[in-house]
Amino acid sequence: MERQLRIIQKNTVEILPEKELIKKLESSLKEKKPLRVKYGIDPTGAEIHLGHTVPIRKLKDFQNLGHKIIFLVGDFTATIGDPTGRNETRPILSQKQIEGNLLGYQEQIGKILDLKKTEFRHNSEWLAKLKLEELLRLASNFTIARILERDDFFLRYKSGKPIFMQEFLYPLMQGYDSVILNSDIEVGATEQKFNLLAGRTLQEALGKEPQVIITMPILEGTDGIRKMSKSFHNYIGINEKPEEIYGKLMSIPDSLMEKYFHLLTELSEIEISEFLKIPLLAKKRLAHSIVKSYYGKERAERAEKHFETIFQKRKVPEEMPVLKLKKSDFKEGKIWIIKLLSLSELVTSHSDARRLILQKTVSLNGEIITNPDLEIEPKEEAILKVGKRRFIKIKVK
RNA sequence: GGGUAGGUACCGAAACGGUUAAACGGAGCAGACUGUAAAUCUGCCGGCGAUGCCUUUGGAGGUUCGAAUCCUCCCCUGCCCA
Repeated sequence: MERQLRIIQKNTVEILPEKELIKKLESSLKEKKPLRVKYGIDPTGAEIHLGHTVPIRKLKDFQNLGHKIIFLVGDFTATIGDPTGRNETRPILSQKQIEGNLLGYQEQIGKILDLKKTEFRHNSEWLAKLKLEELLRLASNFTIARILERDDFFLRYKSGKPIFMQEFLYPLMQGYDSVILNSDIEVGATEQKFNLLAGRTLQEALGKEPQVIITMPILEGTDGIRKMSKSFHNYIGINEKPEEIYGKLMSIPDSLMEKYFHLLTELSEIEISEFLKIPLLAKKRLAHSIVKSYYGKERAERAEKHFETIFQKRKVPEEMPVLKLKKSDFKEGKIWIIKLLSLSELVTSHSDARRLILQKTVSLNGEIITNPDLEIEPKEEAILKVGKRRFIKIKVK
């Protein structure tokens, strides 16, 4: 019991109310009945990133302690868009987009949780059938003033930004999920606090035992300022290539290292404080450790080597994508450098290619190209480099 | 429904008849530097085989030699009144 509590408390921001958690743990132990721990995700993006893994790792703790994880995919609510953490309305996703995003979720989550012991549910199962009458009954448990208490609503309201009715209903629906799922505990990031509490309100109103809520810290993204999110382009997806994950982790501000260690690795206090004495080493350990947890030791080592080769030694990596050129790509045996760059997808447009050439960042076999009108004679194999981290091997058929 | 203020590039935000692909900030990209893809400094940041051409300031029309800027209608948002 004491041990369970200590594990659960680690890294959390708040447990509300803690007394109820203790009570629930006690009766769970006595009756040998696992607690139902809910976690919901908005399938708006197909990728799980390290920010999501913070609460998911907490679920792992619960799973290890023998409790039941209920992983809720908010497919229905995603069609509405949770306003959390955004100061604007989220685009409404189509059912098709959501279905597309669902694919691959389990696979990614399986890297952390034991899927066999995890119950996956979709909230369209009950929300799609909810009658207006029932919705009204649920809505009568909240007042506008209370919903408006929510930080992001309040800020938006104050600054004159639109809030739509369906957004107002979001916490309600999330709370209703808890009613249906009979959750004992719901885990979420701190920004979810209001929604999590709505679950308590509704469970109580409908004569059920209210869930305990556990909030987890929000992980800042690679910019070190804003929370990790796809829309801020500061995220590290767990499905990204090991080299990418490693590199992105190396780019986080030093000040964030300690937090990342605590929230994303298994390393102990002592180990962490020891590592932090030497910043570069610490960051490499961090990157290595995280890559390893998703891809294994071998890939982590390869990613580390890749980083050292490119950024520390400034050399060309061993492996890189290959572009095969066909005869039809050539004109009189030659190919225009800008066309080549465009075919390689190392640039976003011809103008982009031209700019990069003029900035002297494009090289072919180590030779810097300065003339954007250059026509290249085909060789059998060549290495095209843009900037210091974009490479492609060119092969002529 | 009435009144009023607005809608500018990825985001925020100037310009309010012409020297404007549109100030400035952030994001992004590149370079220098560095233990680092950090910090800092510098350059770039609509498209096009390009000293020129094409498409852009919610949408559709119109006025004008010339429109993000003026007019008409429509769409969207804030606030106030009902």
